[in-house]
Parts: sequence; structure tokens; C-alpha cells
Amino acid sequence: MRCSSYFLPTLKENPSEAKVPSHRLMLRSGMIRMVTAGVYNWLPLGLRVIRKVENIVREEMDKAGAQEVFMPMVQPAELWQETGRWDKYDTGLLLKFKDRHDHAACLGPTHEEIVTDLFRGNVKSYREVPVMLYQIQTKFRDETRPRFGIMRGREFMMKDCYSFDINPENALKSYNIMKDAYHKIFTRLGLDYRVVLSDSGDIGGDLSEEFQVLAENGEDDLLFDPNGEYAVNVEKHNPEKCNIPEDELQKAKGIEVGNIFYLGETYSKPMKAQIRLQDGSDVNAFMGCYGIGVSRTVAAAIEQNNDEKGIVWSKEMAPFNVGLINLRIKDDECNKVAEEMYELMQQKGIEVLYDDRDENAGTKFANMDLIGLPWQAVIGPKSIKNGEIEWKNRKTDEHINLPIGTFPEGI
RNA sequence: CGGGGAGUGGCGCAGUCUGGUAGCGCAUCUGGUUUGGGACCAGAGGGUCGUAGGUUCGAAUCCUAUCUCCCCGACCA
Repeated sequence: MRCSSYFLPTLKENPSEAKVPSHRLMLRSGMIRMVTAGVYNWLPLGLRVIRKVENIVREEMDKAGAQEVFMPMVQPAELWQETGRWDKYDTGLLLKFKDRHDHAACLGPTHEEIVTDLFRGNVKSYREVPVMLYQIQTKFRDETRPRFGIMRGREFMMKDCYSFDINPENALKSYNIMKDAYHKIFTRLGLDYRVVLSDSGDIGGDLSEEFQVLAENGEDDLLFDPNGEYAVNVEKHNPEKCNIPEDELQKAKGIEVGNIFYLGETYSKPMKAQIRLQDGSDVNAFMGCYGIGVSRTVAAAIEQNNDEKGIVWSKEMAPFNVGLINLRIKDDECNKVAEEMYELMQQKGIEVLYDDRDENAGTKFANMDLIGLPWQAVIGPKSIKNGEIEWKNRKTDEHINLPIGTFPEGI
């Protein structure tokens, strides 16, 4: 992609409304723009990062045996009335409205009702389970106080997965398969995270764990013992069940990027989602649900990886692998080398953002540092007269000169 | 929802107390000089001050209402 034709509106100054690094940097680097409180446009650069996260999530979900579906954003009131959640959320996050037939509906904040309805209408036999269905989709929760950019938005991108089994034992197997997949996902994304026990809240069920990215600006308070025996969200902390002395517990702030719930019959019972067993009897499906805040994960990664110059992307999440900087767009030699390198990288499948604008060196460096691609390839008269290109590692700030047409290791 | 702060060209802000119809930096456009860390010179365009009422000869400035955004708290499958 060429900067000269890329829709990438960067900001030199900090927008006044952005108080945390991720929000500030996402606005400045041209990843997002706010439409209204908690609702954002994702611009091309930001969307590329979202897609990277989505693809990793998708790969690991598929490997774990889950199957991708796509459920509706608009959900009829009836299904929510079946579980009692229509009235329960009357004061809160459900954004309700009526269609032209005066039919009550809501924007989906989560999909337990929808997926349970899908399951009960189409799965009847123990032979057909376990079933794990997931989607990556926009959610809407009418939060009373959206904040920190997309960290707590009202509309956001989420991966939600649901499992169905014939008994608690099998359901826990599904739960653990998902837990394992989550470890793989957050490890691949290069995030420093902890798994903590959490309160199930309104979703119900009796076992839930959260995947928390450690960050100063996290909204959740965590407690864990250094040996890893005990780790909780403070809302779940129970001194009686904790063998560790209070003063030996470590405290940390976390951003909840994923959570997994064992639901049991919470939804299948009121919605009569039953499975016929070998002996001809029917049992309620034992369910689990598993969420990952895809857009929030992007913010969490930035909270954890930034410096005074801007974002520092991991290889897996970076919107492009390389930022190619041509310092002298009007110099024939520089231009020739830059164009050749741009072509070569594309041929090699290296995703490259080519700054081909007629700007000052300082502007280009500052912009590329802000965007935070893992590598910068700098083409200027100094290096090409030796037949070399200067490569800069954004994270380590190491500079190395390599012959034109070659690449640093690990790119 | 309670408390606090703020709305003035695209962005960041000054002006408001002590009314006299708007200013600065960045960005944008034109021309030129530049080009290894957000360069310089000259010129140009762009706002009627969140919105609605009111007071006044006159309102960005005073009064009332309202909308929006941000922060703290409560809330947050």
C-alpha cells in the first residue's frame, strides 16, 4: 500500500478527549474515529489489525473443533422473554426498539438466546453432540458510561462461542478445550495475560474464568499468588477459600479480553433445548459460552506495547510487516530502489506500507514510529550509495544496514 | 444514574471574569527554497463561537433551557 493514496489520517497532536494511551494512539495513528459515545468508525489501518486478530481467533477456534456461524444483530423480544432476561435488563444494556409491525426487538449484546434457539430447532440426538458454534460479530450494549475509546465501547467486535453437551462432564471437556484454545490465541497475539476466576454475573452458571491482559489502565482489579495457585478477579475474592495470606497476594490491573463460562442448564432449561439419549430419555443441553473481545484486544495490545513515539506492534498483530520509507521521492536513484523493494516485498508476501509522499524525513519517521510497524526500511542517499538499505527494528530501535534486496531475519 | 470538567475553522488552544459582531499554532491550498527526525519564506482559503430562547443599541462573553463529549463513582453477558 502506498501512503500517497492510503486513507490514513494521522494526528500530530493528542485529541483532548483521549486520556489513555490506546485511545490516544488509535486516534492519532488513524485507526479509528468516534461517531458518537462508544461507537467508532474503523479506518483501513485499524481494520487491518482487527482482521489479524480475527484470523488468529478463527484459526484456533476451527482447530478446537468449533464451527463458524453468523447470527443476527437484531433479536426478537420473545426469545429474551423465554429466559427472563428481557425484563431483567430493563434498566440496563439492552437497547430495545420496535419494528414497523410494533414487534419488540433488541440489538444483540450477546447471543445465548439465539444460539440456544438455533440448537433446539436443529439438534435432537446425542449422536449430534458435542456441538460448538462461534461467530465473530458486532455486539451492542448500551453501557451507561462508555470510556477509553474502544476499550469500553457500546458497539464492539466480539467472538462468541457456545458449546452443547449431554452432561456436565462432557460440558467441562468442551470448556477446557476452549480454555486451551484461548491460551493459544493470547499467546500467539504476544500478550502478557493472566487467567483469573471471576464472578459469573448475570449470565448465570457456576464456573467462569477471565483472560486478563495486564495493564495499568485496566478496569479490573486482580489478585493472585506468585506461585500461581490462586488467581481471582477481586469481585470473586473469598478470603476463606484462599490459603494464601492476604498480604502475600499480588495485585494487578487487568483488561478483560476473554472469558469462559460453564453455563449448565441455565439457558437450555427455560428454553427447552433438549437432547434425546440412547435410552430414549431427554436431557437439557449442558452449555458453555466463551467470549473474546476482538476490538478490545486491539486496545489492550496497545496499552501493553507503546512508547513515547507511538505504538509498538507485535509481528502477529501489526497491520503491515514493513514500513518502507523513501526519504527522497524526487531523487531518481532513491525512487528506483524504493520502487524495486516495494515490488519485491509484495512478491515475497511481505505486507508493506510504502511512504512515497513528498514529505520531510522527520515527518516520515515520526509517522512510521507512530503507526508502529515492526520494521522500517529506510531508503536514502546515504545508504544506497553503498548499495544498502537501513533497517530499523521498531521495538528494539536497532539499526542495521543490509544489501539492497535482502531482508533482516525474523521479518 | 450521582458528582465534576468542557464545547470557539480539520486538530490543539486563547479570548468569556471587566459585552463593542473572532485570534494564535498545527493542518490544508498556491509558488519557491529545502529534504537523515514533524524544515523555511511568501501568499490564500476556511469559523460567526454546540443548539434554542432571553437581556441589551450591541452577546463567543450576561441569564434560562437543552444537546453533546470527557473524567471520577455506581453500573458493566
